[in-house]
Amino acid sequence: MFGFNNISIDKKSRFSFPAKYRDAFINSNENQIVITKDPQYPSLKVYLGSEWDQISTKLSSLQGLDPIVRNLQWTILGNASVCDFEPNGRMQVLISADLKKYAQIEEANRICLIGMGNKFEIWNQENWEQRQTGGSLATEILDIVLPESIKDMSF
Amino acid sequence: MFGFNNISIDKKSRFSFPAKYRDAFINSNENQIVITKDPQYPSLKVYLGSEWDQISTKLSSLQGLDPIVRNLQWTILGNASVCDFEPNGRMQVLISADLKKYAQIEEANRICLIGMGNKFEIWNQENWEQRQTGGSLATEILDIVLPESIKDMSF
DNA sequence: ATAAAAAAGTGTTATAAAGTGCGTTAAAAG
DNA sequence: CTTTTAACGCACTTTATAACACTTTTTTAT
Repeated sequence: MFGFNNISIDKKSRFSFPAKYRDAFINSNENQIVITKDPQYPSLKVYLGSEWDQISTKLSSLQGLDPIVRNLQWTILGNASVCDFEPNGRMQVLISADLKKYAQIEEANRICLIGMGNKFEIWNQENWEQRQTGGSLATEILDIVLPESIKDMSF
Repeated sequence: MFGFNNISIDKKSRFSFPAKYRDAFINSNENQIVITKDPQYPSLKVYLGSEWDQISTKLSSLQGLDPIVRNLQWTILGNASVCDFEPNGRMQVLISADLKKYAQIEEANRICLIGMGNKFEIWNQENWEQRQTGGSLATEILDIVLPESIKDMSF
């Protein structure tokens, strides 16, 4: 599941996945989608339920007394929104007010949904374009030395 | 059970879990919730009964002559408040005056309830925001070398 | 020690807000 | 031109919260 999509987001903060991904969703047998914050950029990550189970299990198990670990747990686990998802239906998903704010898409009626294989990203259009042309964003967050326990994880 | 929730806390210090967690509570067959202090930050931890049984058993069994262990035992075990909990009902929980004070939510009529998988955290809104944006809190407590016995525990 | 008063805790109801489902229209693709 | 997909709008359902009433516990005064 790859590629760039500029799609609409309605007044109730719902968007739907483009139909071209339907078969892939059906084949992967997913009935849940998880949206959460990206720890580095003002954007959102969208995981399939099964992917999320792996990531969240691993991340939860790490030693939470380490402040860097705890911060990642807060950001990723503490902001995750689990949505029921019907690959055969409209493939609609709701984005919470908080997550919209974080990704700077509060006012937007269009968003960028980028397929990255087994996950998606959601970006504000302008931020995405700026990133693609090499510009930097005001809100790049993570500039830290990662503890060993996290080095082998990919979010 | 994941994600951020800004919820109300009434005049009698009750809050209710958002309905989206109901199924998870029912499936996990819980009828008790335990609230206690977080040993690092001015916030509260909320455990499911079964989780609490494990954590408290493990923690009680540790060698209490180590002052760090002793402190953790005091903080976590000594402040725990066990509440009956009805997953089928309103899922309401009362927070004691002590715990409210510790989490700096004495005056608040809203709190942040953050789902971290198998547990929740409760924060004062301002403290939470400050933490998320990298700011530090006046009351960070734990800055110590952890004894081996605790390294494999995650609270 | 007892009764009255106050405080703390529990439960119910009503109303507004948020979320969901579905049909219709508009646009795009074949 | 037909079929599929995307977007919009409306109606319905569910959820959250504040207000109120009642019960139990604690405190105070006699």
